[in-house]
Amino acid sequence: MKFIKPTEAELEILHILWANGASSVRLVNEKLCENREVGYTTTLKMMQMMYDKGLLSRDDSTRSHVYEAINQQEETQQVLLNQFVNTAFKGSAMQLVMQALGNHNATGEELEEIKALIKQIEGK
Amino acid sequence: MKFIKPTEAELEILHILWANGASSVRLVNEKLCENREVGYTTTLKMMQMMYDKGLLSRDDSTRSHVYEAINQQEETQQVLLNQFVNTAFKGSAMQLVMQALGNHNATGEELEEIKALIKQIEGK
DNA sequence: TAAAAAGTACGAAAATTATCGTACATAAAT
DNA sequence: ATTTATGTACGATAATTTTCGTACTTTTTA
Repeated sequence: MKFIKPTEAELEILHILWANGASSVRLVNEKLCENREVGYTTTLKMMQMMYDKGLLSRDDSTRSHVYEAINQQEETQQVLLNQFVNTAFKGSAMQLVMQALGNHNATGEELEEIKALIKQIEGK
Repeated sequence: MKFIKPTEAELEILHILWANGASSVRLVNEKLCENREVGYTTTLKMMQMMYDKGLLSRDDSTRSHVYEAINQQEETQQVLLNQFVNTAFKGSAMQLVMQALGNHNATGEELEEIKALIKQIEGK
């Protein structure tokens, strides 16, 4: 099964759907407008295209159609991450990890979490 | 100073220049063609645009101009990483680290390196 | 030295992505 | 029952990114 890579604008919509679950175009548009001005029909068209692409599913049994992300957040992020690692870091995921760790001041708690994960990986 | 975000095609060229240092269009084009067919003038135009944008510097004292990346690989990657964290991971760098760590089987050596970095961060 | 090779400049087409206007249908409200 | 609000569909435009053809110039080489 082929995975369709969402564009940046599409990703914005996906985040809203992941956070809120199945939603109408109206709701998604309102959330989008919290950040920047977006015409209603723009959002509608975007979501229709995402439906055509296979990024969203749709329930059109009610007048106001209800859309939902087909792929879960984690798997989508995994694909995007792989792609990003390849284009921006030439495949070196560890280099990416090092830079992300080094420059995004993590809290002590987060560091503990990461250490736990490392321990788990080493344990295998 | 404003940082210009390179597009994906531009990033490909930047990687070649980072790896090989200052280079002619011909050389860059040859490297590009190792992966996929790219016309010479396509590469030329790309690099000229990157020069105009301020991504590359150029020595045109010789007939065959020599281009070089203006920004170092690390700082460019840092900017791209920040952007990517924001769009794909909604700003959660740690979530990204966890996913990258979990899914890109690291070697023991790499894990040691990361642990050292964590220790260093904690030390501050 | 004339032809071929290798270079730059640049306009423009092609492809992709994002935005919106307009037409039309249905539901709600007055 | 009209008017107003809310919804979908969809063509068209704008913006961005990628690709290349053509014109012209300078070296190289046969």
